[in-house]
Amino acid sequence: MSAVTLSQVARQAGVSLATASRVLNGSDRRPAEHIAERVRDAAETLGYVANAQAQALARSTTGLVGLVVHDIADPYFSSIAKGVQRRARTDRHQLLLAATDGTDQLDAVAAFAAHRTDAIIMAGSRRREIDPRLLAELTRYQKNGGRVVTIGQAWLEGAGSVTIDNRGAGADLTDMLIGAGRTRFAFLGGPEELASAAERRAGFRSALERAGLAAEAEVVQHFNSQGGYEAARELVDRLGSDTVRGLTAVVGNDVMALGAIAGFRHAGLAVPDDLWVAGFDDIPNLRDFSPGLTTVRFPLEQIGETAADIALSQDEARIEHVVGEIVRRESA
Amino acid sequence: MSAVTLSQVARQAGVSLATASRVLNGSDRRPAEHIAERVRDAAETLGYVANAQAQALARSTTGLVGLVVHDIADPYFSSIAKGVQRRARTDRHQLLLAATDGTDQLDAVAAFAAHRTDAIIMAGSRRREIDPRLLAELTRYQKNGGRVVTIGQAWLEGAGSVTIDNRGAGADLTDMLIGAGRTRFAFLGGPEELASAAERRAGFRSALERAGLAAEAEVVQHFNSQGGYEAARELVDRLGSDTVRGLTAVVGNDVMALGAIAGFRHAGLAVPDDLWVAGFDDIPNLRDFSPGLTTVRFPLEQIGETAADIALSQDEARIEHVVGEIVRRESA
DNA sequence: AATTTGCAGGAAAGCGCTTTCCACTCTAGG
DNA sequence: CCTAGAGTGGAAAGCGCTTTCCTGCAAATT
Repeated sequence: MSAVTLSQVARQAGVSLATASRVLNGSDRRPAEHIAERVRDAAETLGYVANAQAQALARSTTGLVGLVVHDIADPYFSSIAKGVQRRARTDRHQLLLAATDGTDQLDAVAAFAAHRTDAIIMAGSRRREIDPRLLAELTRYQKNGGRVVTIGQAWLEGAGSVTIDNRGAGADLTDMLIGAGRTRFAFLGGPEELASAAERRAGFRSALERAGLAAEAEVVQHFNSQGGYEAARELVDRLGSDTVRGLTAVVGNDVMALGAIAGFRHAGLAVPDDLWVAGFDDIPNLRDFSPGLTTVRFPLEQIGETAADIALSQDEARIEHVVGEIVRRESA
Repeated sequence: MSAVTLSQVARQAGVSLATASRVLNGSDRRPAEHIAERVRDAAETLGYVANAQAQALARSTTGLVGLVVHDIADPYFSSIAKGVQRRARTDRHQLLLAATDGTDQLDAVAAFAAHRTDAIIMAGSRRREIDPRLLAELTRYQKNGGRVVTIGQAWLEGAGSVTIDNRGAGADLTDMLIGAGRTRFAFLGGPEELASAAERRAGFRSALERAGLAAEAEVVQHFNSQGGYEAARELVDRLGSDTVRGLTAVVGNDVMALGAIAGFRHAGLAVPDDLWVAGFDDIPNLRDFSPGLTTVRFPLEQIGETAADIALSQDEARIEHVVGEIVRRESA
């Protein structure tokens, strides 16, 4: 990675390093136009590309923002990533992406800290119990002047956040379904140690309780499509096909819900003819599904944009709250 | 972004900068264990995090790999990104991601070049006519020692590549369908200036020609779900519902195909009862769809991994060829 | 015992920039 | 006509590391 350096450009243009820097890489001091032109010409003919690493070192700011997700192939996260990327670009920032599979968030954060990203956005579903080492790492990062933004809940002191009303979403969705006359419910969800999963379920439960109802089953599975599929099969196994008929399955997220619908289908149960299914998030690929999935929409791309906006803003770390919006379709 | 520096650690440990560096940040020279321990202790208590920018400058290698995609929210690209990320991590490399919306690939490459990424992987669907400035930028990048890997076709001299047999996929899929007795075909595809779209279509045409058949229609739309939807509607508008019945629609990619199925459904046509649809790629979210989409599978994550592998390898730039595999499901 | 060898840690020279001073010229003001 | 002030370009000091030498010492060799 050797390349043309600024001093080569300066020499070619017959000016000092300082002048060349001022002309090429922005400064409040603008050298005289006839000089500037010489420098630009030299840069052009030599093919100069500023070394961002060196600039970062000298300026002590990198123009990098780090995004930590669970799984970039999950539409939930890739939608958020799209929003983050878009916002970052308008600030001429580059996106450093880490997909952690949920385990090695610590490594990812450490790497970002090492790269001195200007901000870190944590979109990976937070665990109920946060790894104290992760907390320590992030806190140190903040102490050194880095900005942290968490998506989901505001679980880090001093960090910005886009909080997502998971509990409310769970409750509202369930209320709506109860209002539509449903009385028999099951919940298919992700592992309890994921905060978002737990909260959605808590909302579900509270709505049921308020209506004097109780869930006929709650099953826990992986937070992905395969998990949804398994969850549906498990439900049928446990309750029997006949009992499952007429049930309203509230499923932890859309990705799982789609898997669950497939699972029910393979068990010979059709949605919405035999039972109903509703999800959360309104991921973009829902648009092609039939039956249309009833869900609680969260504007994922926009959430990403907002997170990036908070991350890149110079002001104090903001916290923005996002409330879901029920989207009623055919599935429930 | 001020933080503990190596010289602070060195001072605290009572050793020289050189020694501290050797202990902490890897070197072929291992200082004595009792010294190393002192250094590690000092680093630990001070909370030292190496500055990757400074290391990059000194080592002239950044541990960064850049990935350029069209749209990170498209499952095709996010699957590839997942593979790239996985492979990059095993080499302790970080992923710099740029989503270009197809237009500003040049900006992305320039930014990566500025950040001195060790490699650039171009996964953005290549245009038929490559912007000469993009070519120049990439060539310069290569000249400076950067490795470029293109996904799709090997369109850059000296670059590595994971080439995808789009033409073969188009032909094989069509051959298979002809072999299954289909005679009436339509092609719904992306814009002709996208190389992959053009090649798939070319394969489709040649297979038809070989069988003495001709497409009843070819429609061009955006290379996304919405485009697929529109394409289906357009086809029905142009040919009329009755003519569309019994057609086999080969669709440029899975994302479009799913959109097309939705489009047909909204036009009152069911797949596979009224007509058939087949796609390309075997994107992961296909697993939840019903009817199962017949498609040509390309192992997207693995393609990403291979691309990263070529990118990070020290040897000469390899070119790996990937041939699709037909996956027959209910839709065609 | 005298020499070589081998290896340790340290000094210092970069890596490619930005930015603070500094010396200088030119204009405006008295 | 002299001086303060404004503005210009340049020298040089970092930014935080890595790595090449260099020096010094102990062990190995004759």
